[in-house]
Amino acid sequence: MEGFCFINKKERQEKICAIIRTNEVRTQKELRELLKNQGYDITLATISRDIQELKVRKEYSSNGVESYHLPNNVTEKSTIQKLQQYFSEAILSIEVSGVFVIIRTDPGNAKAIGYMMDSLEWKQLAGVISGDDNCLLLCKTESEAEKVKKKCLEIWGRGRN
Amino acid sequence: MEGFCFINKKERQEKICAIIRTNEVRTQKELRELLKNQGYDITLATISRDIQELKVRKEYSSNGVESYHLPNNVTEKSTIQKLQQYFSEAILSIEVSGVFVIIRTDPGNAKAIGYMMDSLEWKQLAGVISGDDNCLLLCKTESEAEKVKKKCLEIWGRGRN
DNA sequence: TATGAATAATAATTCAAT
DNA sequence: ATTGAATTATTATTCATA
Repeated sequence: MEGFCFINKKERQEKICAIIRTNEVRTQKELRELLKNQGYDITLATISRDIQELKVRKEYSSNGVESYHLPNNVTEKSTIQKLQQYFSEAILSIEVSGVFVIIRTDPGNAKAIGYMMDSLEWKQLAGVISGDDNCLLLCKTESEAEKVKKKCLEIWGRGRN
Repeated sequence: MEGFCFINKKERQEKICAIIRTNEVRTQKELRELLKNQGYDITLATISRDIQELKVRKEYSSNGVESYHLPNNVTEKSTIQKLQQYFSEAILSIEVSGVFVIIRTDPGNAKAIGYMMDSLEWKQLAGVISGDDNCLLLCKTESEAEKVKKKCLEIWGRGRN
């Protein structure tokens, strides 16, 4: 009678993920407040259960603050999106040379991009070396290198939309 | 008057780390019991504070059970030991070719070794590429490659003792 | 500063209802 | 099966003491 929004379990858990992704949520009570702000009045009992089902856990952020974080397998879902973001902001060129694909980046950005490329686990990628301003993607054959370049260009293109 | 063992903070925290490393500790109360078994009677208040200082956190183990885990930087202390173990069990040869050091391994072992090599953060190592049965360590100069080979051989030698 | 006892805060569970 | 209210369990903090 009092709440404005009805919500089922699936939706609710998605909301919770979204909130955790974008806020530094330190307690379940805090999470409850944030949900309430969006019109969802949910008891702490339910939130506690959702937290467990989603395998959300408290971790230390880089700033040392302890807050709830999504488990890695959920975070990974957005790797492509992060990559698009990075590509659009930091990539200067993508070129092929033999079995290598060379990605030139703004200084300091290559390691992060290399790390994400690696985490994509593309089967064509035998290995990734990252320096300060470039990544070397090693493929087993030249045609695979061409394919990897193409896939990278696609992500790059999408990121710039 | 009642306890058998006196212990200072540093010792106590080391004990706690050791226990957490080797047991599936699910609560601080459980940890307290384990400490008591070893003759250390410590209040939960102190344990709670130690847990925080050590940045020990609850995480999910591979079996899905939630238990206390040491932070990564502490775990890393034993990287060299793990590497020695791996080296002694899985490495076939270590050779230099120009700016590359090539480590041949038993099939399937190169990725893990490469990952650990990378985590050593040796300043001579510009990058690591791992396939299925070999790692390519990229150095900036040939003399650095020689140095890296030497350091690897030392670890290998130690591991085989 | 380090600690324990008491307390407060936080989170998980039980139990009842749907 | 899902949920909330009440309860219990767990963890963090306060306050006093050394």
